[in-house]
Amino acid sequence: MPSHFESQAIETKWDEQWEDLQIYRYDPSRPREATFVVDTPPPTVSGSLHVGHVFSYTHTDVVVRYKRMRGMNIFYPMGWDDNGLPTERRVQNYYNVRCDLSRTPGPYLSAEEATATYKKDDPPRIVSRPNFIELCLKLTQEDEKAFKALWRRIGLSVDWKQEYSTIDKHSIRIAQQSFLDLQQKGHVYSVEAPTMWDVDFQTAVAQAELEDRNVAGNFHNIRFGIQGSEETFVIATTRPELLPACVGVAAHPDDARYKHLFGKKALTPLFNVPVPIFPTEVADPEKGTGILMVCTFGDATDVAWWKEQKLELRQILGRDGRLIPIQFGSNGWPSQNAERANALYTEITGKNVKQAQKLIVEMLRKPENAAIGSGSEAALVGEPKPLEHSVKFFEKGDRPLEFITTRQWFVRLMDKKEQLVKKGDEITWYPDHMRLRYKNWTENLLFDWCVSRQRYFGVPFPVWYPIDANGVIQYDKAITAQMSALPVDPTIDVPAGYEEKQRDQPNGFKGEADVFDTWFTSSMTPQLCSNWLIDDKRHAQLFPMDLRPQSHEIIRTWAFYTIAKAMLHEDKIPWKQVGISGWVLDPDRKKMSKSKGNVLTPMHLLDQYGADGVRYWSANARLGTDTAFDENILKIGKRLVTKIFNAGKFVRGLAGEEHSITRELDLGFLQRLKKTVLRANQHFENFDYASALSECERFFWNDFTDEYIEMVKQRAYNADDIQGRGSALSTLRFAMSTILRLFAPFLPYVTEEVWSWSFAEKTGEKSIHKAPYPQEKDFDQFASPADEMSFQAAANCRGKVNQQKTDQSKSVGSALKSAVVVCNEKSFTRLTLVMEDFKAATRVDEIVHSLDESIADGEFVIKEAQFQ
RNA sequence: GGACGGUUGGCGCAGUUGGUAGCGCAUCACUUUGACAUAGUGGGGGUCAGAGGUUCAAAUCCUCUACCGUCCA
Repeated sequence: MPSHFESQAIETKWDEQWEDLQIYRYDPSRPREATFVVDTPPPTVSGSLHVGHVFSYTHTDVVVRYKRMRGMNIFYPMGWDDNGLPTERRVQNYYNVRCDLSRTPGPYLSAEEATATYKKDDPPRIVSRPNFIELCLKLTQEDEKAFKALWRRIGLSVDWKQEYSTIDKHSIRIAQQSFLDLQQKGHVYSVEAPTMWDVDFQTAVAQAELEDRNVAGNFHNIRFGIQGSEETFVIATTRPELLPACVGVAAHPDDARYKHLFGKKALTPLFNVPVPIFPTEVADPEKGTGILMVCTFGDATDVAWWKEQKLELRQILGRDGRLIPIQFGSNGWPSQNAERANALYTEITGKNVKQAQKLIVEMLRKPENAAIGSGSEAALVGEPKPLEHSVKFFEKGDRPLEFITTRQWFVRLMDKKEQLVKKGDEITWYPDHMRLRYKNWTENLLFDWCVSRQRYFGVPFPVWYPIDANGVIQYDKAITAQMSALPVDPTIDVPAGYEEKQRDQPNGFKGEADVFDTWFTSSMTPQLCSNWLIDDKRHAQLFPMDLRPQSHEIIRTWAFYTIAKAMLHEDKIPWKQVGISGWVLDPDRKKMSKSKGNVLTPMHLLDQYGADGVRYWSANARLGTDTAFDENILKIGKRLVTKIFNAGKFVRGLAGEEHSITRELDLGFLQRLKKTVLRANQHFENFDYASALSECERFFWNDFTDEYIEMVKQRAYNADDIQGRGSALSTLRFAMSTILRLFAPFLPYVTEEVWSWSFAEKTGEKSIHKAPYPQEKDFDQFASPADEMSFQAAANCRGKVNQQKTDQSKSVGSALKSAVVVCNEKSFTRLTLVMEDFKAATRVDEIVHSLDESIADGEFVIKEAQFQ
């Protein structure tokens, strides 16, 4: 028997054995009712390992281990979410490469080749899309290894046979099936329309990926003219650089200052473009000057007015965020002084938004650039006024989003908000208030789900477009793949009825080059696991799942999209329950983030406190609660592990025959253990593993090691009292076995280790993790104690004796000739039931009772303690 | 601006259906007792953010205020 608990060696040993024994395998032959199905969050592997990972995944594992011990057949898979921007970014930096869509597939570019010439100043090496994807796959496989090692170290009881990645062939197939199914049901459409666009990543983004940020800006007051009039007015804008894209001017319909202008045409300064002036309820007369310009496109309201008023489309921003060349005086670009307009515009062509704004403001300062007929003063009125305003960003982006007109695929959700909220209500949320976040988000949806991304490392659309005889792409006649042909890559595969040589040719076809939003695939994790539309039997066995564990910041993405997909495909909920883990905050209660540099990695904690210690820390936090990182909790966890190990050693070291449990102290103690078992189970059924843990911990530390072991010790060693010792041994062994199993979901390593010393053989359960979780009925075999409170009475009275010893600076082990116990009749009767053990434990030879009915039940006073 | 969560001894937390506060850490004193000094024993320390209300009785229900945090505009 080892003398110390060597966590690292023991962790390695059991991790290997568990895998060998295959105790975490899902058994498809068992019925659905006996199966517990978990929709494990596939971590984004290109991120770094984080204590937050360990934290939330442990929450799930604790629940899973409980369910497994309750005899459930467990489906607990692990996926890797590897496609998408984080990986692309990481690959770009790691290998110093950039993807170029136009490059044809070349020979494989090895990591060595890509990095061999890497120096900071080197320009990035341009690689083809297939080669870029190769690199992404290569790197993510490395990352997955690191994650898997962590998961195994922390003891996640995952069935590694159910491993998947969101970019493997199977996942691509399921995601493409999803698209085809949505298309058949009429839930997707493609349209060329203003879309939120990140100019750095050059891709469309969805509402769920937006982030409002407060940024500094300036209010510019700019004087406009009026066509055929000397009258002028002043608009206020934060985006003067969009002046060339101005398509209208608007004010509140009741605004007396501007009422008479509705229906007339305004003239923009610099470019002298006539634009309609129209009324709109949305304009706030209090804000700025009360009248504003509408551009292509300053923000979402501009888009709304553009649609509603059927305004012109004057796109000046290109996909890279720079101003594209345009020709005033040409079709769609009217100007009353095209020559000057073009001269001015040429100066800002090719500039980015910031540069253009600076130049435009300079131009507006010059009186000669004012709108025709608006006098001889400069169009810029006063100086720009600094302000802080909220601007929409892509959550991973660095520059504000722009609305740019592009062709994108959308999933129609705006007409289904009510049904979506209903689905959310059908799911049980832990804690319940997280449901409100879902509801809140769903009710406030503004746009359909844009699922196209102009990226590379993602799942391709199973779509081609015909090209007519004139070489025009027929976007409205999309050719979709056959279900049976999936997965397909339209940039490589050829649609039915065409040949490869017709690619990008008149009368031929064009493959869709965009990929899905990563969430389009991630929202299918239940179906990825259940082999939806591939294996009906398995799907019926696993879908809907039982539990979705996740954190709260992705309720609007992962939870929302998964619920939406399950509804659109099968009008079902994807899981019955959602458990939301909180965040690990830094010790100052701030969110951990790379930019703040306060992110903790878990490996050194595992080395220092052991996997069980780290798991203890995790399991201490209840669902939904954010937890500030506190190393103290890890210490406590490690202490608990040591204590369990030592208690195990004690019980194992006792020799002798077991006998039936007859002694009052033993029966009273078991009564308390029974209550603990009952409560632990109740807490677990509510996913309140933290309360279950503290219940078990309290019992183990107080009732078992501090009280029961101390009081039964002498009898357990006493070879002269065969019956009494036998009763003690039976109790100790039963209790130890029960306690180990109570803790097993939390502390899988130490409990397995102690279990293996004798209980594995005794029970025939090779692993504690397949042994039954303790139940109330396990106690039916025992008689009830003569008095429910006898154990407690002995413990209380022993405390009073200890107090005497402490007061006199005696050791707890010091002996007394005699002591007077003052208490009421009832209390003394209780104490009498366990008197022998009490005297042995306190080492008092003679106890004299002094009756005092004024003392409350269960209370004791010790007098006249005579030390030997 | 809207919604949600929180505010309990120095720190971290628990307090089920309302009945005059618990736990761990830390702290102080004591003790090497045949599992454990990575331990044991005992002690000190809070009236539950503030105000008002309901009630015989509120940390626990209601209202308002303050502060912290998160989500959404």
